[in-house]
Amino acid sequence: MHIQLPDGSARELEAGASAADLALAIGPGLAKAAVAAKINGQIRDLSAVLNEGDQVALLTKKDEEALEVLRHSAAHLMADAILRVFPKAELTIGPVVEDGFYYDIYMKDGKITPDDFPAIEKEMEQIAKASVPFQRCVSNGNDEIFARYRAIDGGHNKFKTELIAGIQERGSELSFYKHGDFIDLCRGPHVPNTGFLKNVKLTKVSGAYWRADSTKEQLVRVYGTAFFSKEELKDYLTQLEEAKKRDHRVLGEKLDLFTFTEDAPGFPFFQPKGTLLFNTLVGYMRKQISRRGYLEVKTPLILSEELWHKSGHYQNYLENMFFTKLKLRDEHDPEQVKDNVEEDRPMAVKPMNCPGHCMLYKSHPHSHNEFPLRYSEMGLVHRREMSGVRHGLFRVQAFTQDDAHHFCTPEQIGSEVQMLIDFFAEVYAAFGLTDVRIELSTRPEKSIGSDQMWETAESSLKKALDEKGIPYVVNPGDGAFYGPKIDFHIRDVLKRSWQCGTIQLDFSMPERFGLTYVGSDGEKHTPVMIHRACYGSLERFLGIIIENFAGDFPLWLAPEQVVVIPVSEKFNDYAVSVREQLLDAGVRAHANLSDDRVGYKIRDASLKKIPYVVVVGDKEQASQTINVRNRDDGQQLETTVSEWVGTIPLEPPTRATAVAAE
RNA sequence: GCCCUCAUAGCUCAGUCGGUAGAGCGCGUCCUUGGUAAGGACGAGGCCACCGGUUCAAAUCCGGUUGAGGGCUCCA
Repeated sequence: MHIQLPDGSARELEAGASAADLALAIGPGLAKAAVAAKINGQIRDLSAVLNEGDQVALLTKKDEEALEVLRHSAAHLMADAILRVFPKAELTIGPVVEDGFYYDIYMKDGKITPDDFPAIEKEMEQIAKASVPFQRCVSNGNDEIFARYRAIDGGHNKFKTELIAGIQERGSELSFYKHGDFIDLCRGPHVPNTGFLKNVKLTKVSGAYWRADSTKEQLVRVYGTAFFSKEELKDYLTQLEEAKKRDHRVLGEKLDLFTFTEDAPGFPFFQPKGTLLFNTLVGYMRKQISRRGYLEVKTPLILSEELWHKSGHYQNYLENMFFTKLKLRDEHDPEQVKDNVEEDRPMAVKPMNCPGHCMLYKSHPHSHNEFPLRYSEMGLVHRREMSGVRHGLFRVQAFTQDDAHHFCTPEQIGSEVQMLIDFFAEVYAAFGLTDVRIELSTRPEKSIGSDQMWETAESSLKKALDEKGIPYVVNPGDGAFYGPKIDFHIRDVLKRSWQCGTIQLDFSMPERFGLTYVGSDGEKHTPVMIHRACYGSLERFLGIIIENFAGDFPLWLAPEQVVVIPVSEKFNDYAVSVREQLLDAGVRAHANLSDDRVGYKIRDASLKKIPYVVVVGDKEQASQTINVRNRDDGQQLETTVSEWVGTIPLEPPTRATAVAAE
């Protein structure tokens, strides 16, 4: 039998030989190192039997794909161990995820907590030590292997029943993997034996719903990770520790950027430095939008409830909106307060800016000659979030959107969307954000508008993306209730993905609000509305860049750019005058006149991640110069204020410099 | 909303068997006046998140509430 290898060479094997036999034929070293095989592009067990002409690549621990196989096997190992510790547990599914694997387990009465990890890990260790082989078996759903599979966790596991029914409905094969006495429904592949699974660690436990449906049973999800070597496992764990130090909540505290209080959960309070940073983001965006012909507007925070009925938000997001309630003192007893029902016209705090922009649009007649008309607003919106979803600056209950609405003709959609894609790319590049994932989300179940409208909207977004030739993924059913959207997702330091930018097409709100424009034909038409935000939420974006820069902001973003340190009290006056010169040159500078020593002040500036330290003493005062110390490399430079400020990058990167830096 | 974990000084954290609190950093005052990552002394800070229970006695044990952390679900 003729087998093709990846390097172009071929091997002759006897009929019926497996991938493991191939490895052995190539060499004993490879036979030992092989984890799985890629046969004609498909990852299979090493025990898989080969056929004439197969293309075979043997996977060893160096291959990314082999790590997934290892982790999948580790999930089986963990399920086995959990059944040993908790005989009443019922198994469901256990897939591989980005950094490891998990297994969802139904615990009828009882729970699994991190306190149970040592016991489970001990069982896992023992099974790994025994080096039991993983064996694949196929069942007809009514044989011994099937019976043993059902029996392993009590025989009445309804989740297994559901899984099997699903597989049989699809007409797929029922395949199982067994190691020792443990059997699990599984497509495979797996490592040859449990001996590969010595570097496994349980990481966390959480709740999850069966079939990801919150109306269904709550399962216990136990997470773990696995590596081929002890070192890799250790490296991963230290990496995780390092990542936690970059967490924007940790840095927000350390760098004194923002804070939270129990009295306002999910409502960030920005400290002076955080406010500076926030305002720098706003300033940068204002430049971007004015260059692109946007018109900045301001609309009220509170609008009548009626308006939200009209927009459709009330029906769709009632639970997530804040409403006002007027109060009244009792005439005779001022201590008694009751709701002022008579005069209370129901009002709601805006969760979005679009109805406000529609009101502005409506206040004038419009012509196609004004189009595309782009209203923008740094709009503060409030959204009541379910408990358990708030997360630092990433998920708050009040946030500022760099929001805008483009009113245009249907013909202008393509060019508007393409302009936006370029626009957003430029902004993300300016902040050094390279890992941006683009998603196209289509019509959800809960939606308004006609089929035809949705079809047109979805295809025009898709067309714009395709014409740009940028990679994206489609998220079926994930669109807004009024239209499909393109989302820009950025990952945090713990690799969690957050939506930042968004471009949403909307044919229905203009209609609901009766918006019109006069076309070239002299007739009235309904405009198309494009909702868009680039940062998305200023708060969230701020969190993202804090983590991206690990708090070491580039000069133009740094809330404190320079601290001036006199060598001793004698030079305080000179330090103050240097600071003033810097302020005049547009540099955010402070002078540290405390009686601490220079070394201490340098350390302090360094911990605050201030980009430059200027030290002045006898020498500098005499020659009217400054000594500049760079945060990044500690290099010192003897210069004058006027000369130095011309050389430092006080301005954000432009399109050209951002592209060059990439 | 759901599952698990957690809550002690501004911050990071100790606090043993239940006997009403401790460190470092920071902060204040004083001494020190110094050349590139921590000079020294003294001092002020706590209703141990909140509400209830058990107990002679609760930071400590038990319930609940609120908030936070990790996930799930959700995210216009």
